[in-house]
Amino acid sequence: MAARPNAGTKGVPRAERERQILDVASVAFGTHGFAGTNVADVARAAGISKPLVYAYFGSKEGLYAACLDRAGELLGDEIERVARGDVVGLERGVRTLEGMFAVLEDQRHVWRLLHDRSAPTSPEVASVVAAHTERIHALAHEGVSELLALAGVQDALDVSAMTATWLGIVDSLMDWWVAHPEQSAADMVERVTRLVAALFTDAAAGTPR
Amino acid sequence: MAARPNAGTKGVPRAERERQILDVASVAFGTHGFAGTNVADVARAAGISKPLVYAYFGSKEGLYAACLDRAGELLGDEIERVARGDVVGLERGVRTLEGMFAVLEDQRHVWRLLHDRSAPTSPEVASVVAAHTERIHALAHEGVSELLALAGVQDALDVSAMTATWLGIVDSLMDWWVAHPEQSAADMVERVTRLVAALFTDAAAGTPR
DNA sequence: GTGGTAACTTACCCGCAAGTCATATACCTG
DNA sequence: CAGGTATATGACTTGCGGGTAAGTTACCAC
Repeated sequence: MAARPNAGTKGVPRAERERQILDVASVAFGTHGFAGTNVADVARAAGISKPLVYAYFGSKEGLYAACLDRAGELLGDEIERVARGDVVGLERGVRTLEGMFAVLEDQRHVWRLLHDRSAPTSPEVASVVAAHTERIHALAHEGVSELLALAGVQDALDVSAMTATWLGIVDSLMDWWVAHPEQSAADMVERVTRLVAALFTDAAAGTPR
Repeated sequence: MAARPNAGTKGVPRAERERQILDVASVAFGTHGFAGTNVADVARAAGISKPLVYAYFGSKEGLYAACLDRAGELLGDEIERVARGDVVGLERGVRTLEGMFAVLEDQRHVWRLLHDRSAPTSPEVASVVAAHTERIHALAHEGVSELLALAGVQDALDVSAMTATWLGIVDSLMDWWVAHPEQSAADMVERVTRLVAALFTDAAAGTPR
């Protein structure tokens, strides 16, 4: 029946379809946020119909949680891998960024999933968010603590604020990367290395007060 | 008539009402984003009814644009004030933050309005967003250029990426401040000054590669 | 073949929030 | 007081988008 283009084709196996949908949905959620994304658009972009999305993920929140879960694990694992190495201080920061760039080269928007302000507050989703953000935050806190300890800063609130700032730096670099698709991961690593070197060796010239 | 609590009271003059509504709406938009905010809630929180909001601002987008306009002008003016001073380099960054903290002490969420990913893309709103973000971005770019020039970095993309990072730093500090309401503006300035001093004098110990 | 199941669709329901209409009270002015 | 205007509201319409029901096609096992 011509009216139903793809109806009844045996089609793609479940696992693969789920991956496809998650890919598309991650872009959408990462770009427009949870509240700004609609499921019908995701389905259309994935080349399937809306009910199929629901068949696989149950609800919009379920879909979001699944995206988040995949993203959180990917990022968390990579950050942890670097953390378990033996680098410390600024070097650890740069190496972590290097890992992020490598892992996210083909899915740059994914980082944003973790920082969605319009995410639903339902306990089901919140717990998934919390699990991953807490893990990443803990690793960031660890790295920042080390760095600041080297510089003689111990105050807990100082470390807390600096951790937030570090995450913000990652965030903004990812955003910039999204806006500059022609830049490769390697380009980004070079750029960051260059900037860090410039700022932390020469720029002390302008140290305030 | 008891059924209409406030109906028909001559009520508050227009200008003052508009200010009240903008105050409430800015909190809502800044907290939940554009897509996550609903007008009825804003009206209720402002102690008035929904049609009045529409009478004053025409639409949800109009309300959002008005919030943005006020915020953008407030922030832009303050940033520009610091920029027109004679400080450069890191000092200028710290002074700019000082200005932000002072101006936003009682409305910390406002900064987020400028960075709302769920903001509508209609030309009407987009132009207002663009006007303010471009102004602020240009000022940030100017400051970052100066700073990097002192450190010997000239590359346009490096400056661009660093500008984005700087804005991300401001962003994350504002977020942290929102999460720590007991911290005064003065506390924040001290904290930032302390961290900058620590990072840019001692931390070169950990300079990478 | 026939029955079972997995992959998929069209067509619908329905609630919520954006936006509107008709109306009411208060104040001012002549 | 009559009439105009500014401030306000309760009750409504409407559309968008989350979610569902029921059916269709293909493959597989026997």
